[in-house]
Amino acid sequence: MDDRRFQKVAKALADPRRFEIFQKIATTPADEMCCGAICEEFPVSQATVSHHLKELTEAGLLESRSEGQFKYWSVNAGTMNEYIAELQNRLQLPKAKSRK
Amino acid sequence: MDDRRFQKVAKALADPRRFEIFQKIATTPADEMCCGAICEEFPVSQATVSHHLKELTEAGLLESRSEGQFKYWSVNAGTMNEYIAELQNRLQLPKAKSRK
DNA sequence: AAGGTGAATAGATGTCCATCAATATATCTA
DNA sequence: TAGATATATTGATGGACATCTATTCACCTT
Repeated sequence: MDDRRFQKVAKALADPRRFEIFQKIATTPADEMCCGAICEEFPVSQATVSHHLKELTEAGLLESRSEGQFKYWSVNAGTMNEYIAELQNRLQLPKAKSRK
Repeated sequence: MDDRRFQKVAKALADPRRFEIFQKIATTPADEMCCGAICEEFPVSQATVSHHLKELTEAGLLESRSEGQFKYWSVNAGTMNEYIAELQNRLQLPKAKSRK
């Protein structure tokens, strides 16, 4: 993972509302959500949600598929795993036992 | 890890210069660095370095010990591991194979 | 074709914060 | 005690960005 991507992911995760949106998509049973459904979950405008989805996508954390008028967003888990691995590598963290 | 701490860590890692400083401390052979030594590594003022050290400390990512005029900073690896575990938990990431 | 709905974009605004120079504080040394 | 060195703090500033409203774009339905 190159520097630019690494920093984009870090920034994308750093805004509280944006992380909440990401987490909501990550944990929704259907594994994907459309913009409208996300808007219902948070007290922010549709424009703001759309902006956050764009940032998360540019960071490689989200993917989308279009279906008619709708656009469905889902998590790209690979990027998150790469980011975590990159953190561990760059900081030379001894591999920690995973906690339950 | 509570929400406040989680967000503080995310923000602390999101600034490129601040992460570089953190990484430098994390990977220095002596496991600790003083402010002056860090200043020599980066083209920023001593005030800025001191500011970043404060932010990283408030996030729980750094610890320090004083020795005379000097203050030595080192990484609190526990916080980083907790942060990573928290990411995996909150996003329900399937445990990925660790890469070499 | 026309109206309706979902999402993206444009432009404006207020806030946060990285950065700096200057100063203060603390410790050491002569 | 006086100067020197190391770090912290203060106050100011410029830029980044989260957020909004308004508008545009895309697709659907009748």
